[in-house]
Amino acid sequence: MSLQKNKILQCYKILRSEYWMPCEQWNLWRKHPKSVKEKEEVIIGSILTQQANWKNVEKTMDNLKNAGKCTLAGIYGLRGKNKNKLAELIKPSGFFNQKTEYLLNIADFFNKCGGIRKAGKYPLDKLRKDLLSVKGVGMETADSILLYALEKEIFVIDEYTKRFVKKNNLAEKYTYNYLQELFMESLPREYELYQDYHALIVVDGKKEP
DNA sequence: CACCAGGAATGTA
DNA sequence: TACATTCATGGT
Repeated sequence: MSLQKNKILQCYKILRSEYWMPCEQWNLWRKHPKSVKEKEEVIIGSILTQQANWKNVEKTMDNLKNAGKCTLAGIYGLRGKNKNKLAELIKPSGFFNQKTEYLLNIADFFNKCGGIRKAGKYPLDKLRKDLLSVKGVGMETADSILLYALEKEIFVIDEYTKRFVKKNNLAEKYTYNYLQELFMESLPREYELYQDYHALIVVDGKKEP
């Protein structure tokens, strides 16, 4: 088992040397530390990227910024009768009706927490559980928010990660929780490292099948 | 006109 | 608990 852990760390080093340049478009997500505004943008982005390609997500982010609504408070202000306006703004990233609800759910959630700063002070396991109870937030989105926005030490598992693990023969099981534990036990508990590794896996995964 | 895109929710064994 | 199926849209 410790053999596989070493491989996981080795694979990171290889990726990092292979992609020594900062990966474009992951600049904001991998940036640290982030301002509150930037963190909120990442939270919003984590919902918008669900089943959407990044180009279209960027169009949506631009729409929101130009409208001055690329903040949780901005989103929250578009609840109720203004919902259709939010839907219109996020249209380029697809599934806009569904994502409108999801964004409002998230905005409402952090609102009830008293903002992302206070939310960040919750015990990590409780915060994760609470996030997962928000409709529209599954494990991947919850962990993306925790890792990239709230800068918590938690590894994100997605399809790219699973493919990466298979391709490099890093495990036999490919369930979310198993892989998450495996990565976290194999690496130093540093959110910067987790961010960088996951971003590299995605960048690498997009290059070839 | 298919098929993809940086999932989630729901159903089933 | 762990897979399998369904859902929901713009872009290419």
